[in-house]
Amino acid sequence: MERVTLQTIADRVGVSRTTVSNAFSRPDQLKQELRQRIMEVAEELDYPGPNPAARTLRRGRAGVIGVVFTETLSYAFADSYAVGFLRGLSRVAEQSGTGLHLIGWPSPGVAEEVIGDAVVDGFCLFSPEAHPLVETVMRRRLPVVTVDHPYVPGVPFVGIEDRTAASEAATCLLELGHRRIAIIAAQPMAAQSPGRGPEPAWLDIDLVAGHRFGAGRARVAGYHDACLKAGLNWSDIPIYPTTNDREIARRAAARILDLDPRPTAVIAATDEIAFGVMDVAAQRGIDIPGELSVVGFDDVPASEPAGLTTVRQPITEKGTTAGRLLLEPAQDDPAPCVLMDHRLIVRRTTAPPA
Amino acid sequence: MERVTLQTIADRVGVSRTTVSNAFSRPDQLKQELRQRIMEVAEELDYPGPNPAARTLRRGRAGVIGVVFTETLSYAFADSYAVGFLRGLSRVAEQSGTGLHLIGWPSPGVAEEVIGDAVVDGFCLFSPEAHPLVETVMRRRLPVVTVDHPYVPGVPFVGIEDRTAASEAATCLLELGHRRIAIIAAQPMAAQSPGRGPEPAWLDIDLVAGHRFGAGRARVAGYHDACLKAGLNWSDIPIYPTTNDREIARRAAARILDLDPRPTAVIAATDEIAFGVMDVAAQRGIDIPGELSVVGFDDVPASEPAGLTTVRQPITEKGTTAGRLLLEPAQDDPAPCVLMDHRLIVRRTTAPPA
DNA sequence: AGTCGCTTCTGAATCAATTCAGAAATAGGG
DNA sequence: CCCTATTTCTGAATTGATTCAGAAGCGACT
Repeated sequence: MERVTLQTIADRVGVSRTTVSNAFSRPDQLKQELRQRIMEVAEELDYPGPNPAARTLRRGRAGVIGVVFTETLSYAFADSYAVGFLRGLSRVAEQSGTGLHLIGWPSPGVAEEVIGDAVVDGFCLFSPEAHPLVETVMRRRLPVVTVDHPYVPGVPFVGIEDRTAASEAATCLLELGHRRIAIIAAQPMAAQSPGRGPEPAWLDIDLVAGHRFGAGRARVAGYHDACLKAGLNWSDIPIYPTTNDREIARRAAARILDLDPRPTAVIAATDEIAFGVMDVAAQRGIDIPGELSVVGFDDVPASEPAGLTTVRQPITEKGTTAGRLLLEPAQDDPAPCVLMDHRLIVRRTTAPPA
Repeated sequence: MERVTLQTIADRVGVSRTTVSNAFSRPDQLKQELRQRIMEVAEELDYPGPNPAARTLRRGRAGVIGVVFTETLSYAFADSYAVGFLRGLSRVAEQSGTGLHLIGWPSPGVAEEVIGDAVVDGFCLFSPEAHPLVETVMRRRLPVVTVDHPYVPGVPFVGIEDRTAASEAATCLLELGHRRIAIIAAQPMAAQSPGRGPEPAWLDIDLVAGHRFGAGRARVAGYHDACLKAGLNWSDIPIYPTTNDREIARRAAARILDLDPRPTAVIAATDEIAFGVMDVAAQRGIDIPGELSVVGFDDVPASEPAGLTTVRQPITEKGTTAGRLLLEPAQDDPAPCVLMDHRLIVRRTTAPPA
């Protein structure tokens, strides 16, 4: 049996292809009666509706935006920060009838192909750090908005002042009187040598600056700022990188809590990591905040019930903002660069050192 | 400036369009030297790569599968069950270089259009209950796998034995000796009269059966089975429907805890709802499990730390299974119908009544 | 009868690639 | 030098719709 197209129906009904097209896409352009007849024949032939690829090709718009993650998608779905962002983004997208095409980075090469083949009208690039996919996305020459990283002049951007915010988190602990502090940094998986540890250069503080190196490093820079200001010696402060994964973070936490003397406070670059610290502390019977203070970053939904002191950033609002930037006309001459507010939320995981 | 296409490049280099196409899609079909030259010209003209819509049209495959939710997408992203499912699905999808096109149901009509326009090779229909979108998806005549609901003969299906599992959850409480039990059912938003309460018919137990009416009702049926078997009078058991939302569930929980005499146990149709119950209990100083037992359903990630007794269903495995069913050849004569295992997990929210 | 204005329908061009059979060019062997 | 393979490249057909200018049909008005 032949494939059924508009033409098949047109021949059967005895009208032109155009008319059948109109029956589906512009019902007001033909008599109800004829439309009715066309629809009946379409039904009879089991026509699945106008081919979306052909339609998109001709129309020049897909009604879909691509959302590119620089990590695995399954990793993104395990990260409440990413999920919260998607919640916001999807809200504005679906209101305007726009679909979301999610693209992850399972292994070098695969995503590049998927990005090149994505039938979309624009991209939202969700990238905490520098990443090769950025270039791949840009090459499509479609509208793009970047989230968190990188800030590219001429490309709309949504982010927060990670460095400043991070220094506030650290300052909170320092002002409570903590002096033996350890840091757990959030490092993208891509920055790590496959399977093994972090790349040492990643933590080189001299290389860390503003938005140039992404949120993970900007936060480290912020911690650095605060420690310096408090008169601490940066090289005395143990700093462990880990991925943003509760399970993995526990390993870093274990090493920190093994230190002698044990730090009185831990700064975690994300809430997820902070939870890992709290897990290990609970397991070892270390009282929080009595014996150990912990501060996180992000304020994911689980942080409130957990009583975690952290820096709140407007996660879903980042999503809605990114969506609007992408979907609304917005012919601002200078591409919009939205720096959203953050705020330190003090809860129950921080107290003065014993 | 004209749009740059393969032809533009072909003219400029002085070769045929076919050759330029090969340069991008089949590098082995032409001399390295020529390919090099073509790529240089492409770069020079700022060619964004072969148009995905045209490519898809000609090739007949998109490399994308559509994931259809019968609720809002932003609602789905707030639901750890849905997110867990996506985590599993995305794992197998991205391994095979397949993108995910997410489609929600913001309001009647919008999703229908998006589904009709989706450039995809198949659909995964994630639907806890009967829903008009099912028909819309089926009409595309593409491969489909349904998750949880509905079971359509000839269409691959992934689910669990909701009714049996639910009766096990209820039995757990009954065997502990509870007799004053209340139920909070999970009702899809679509089943509710807009803005107001539930549709009464939804809870009519005589209408509830197996997979015909979706997971939410199947679970109620399971609770019913267990209560009957324990000799309770079904009409004595208060049952409140709510959406699967912690915040909304709190309202139902409040009403239940207002009852006099207060139930000694609450059966929640989902973990999210159970959390709502626990929130209200905590707020009122009602001790769990001392004064109140709670059992949930799903075993979402937050349930373990919360100590919630619940029925575990393999959430991410449902996703991977659905993905495989959709992506792998699988020319089984009878369409595969995978009923996954479930298991009651007893934790710290259940105890004998005081 | 002529003309104006509508509604309804059609034809041909267009969107941007891929595909496949076959032509041209090059290389290898006798 | 000729014949056969092999590599490299081309032309034309194909994919399935949308679009827009314009033709046909028809009633109303002058």
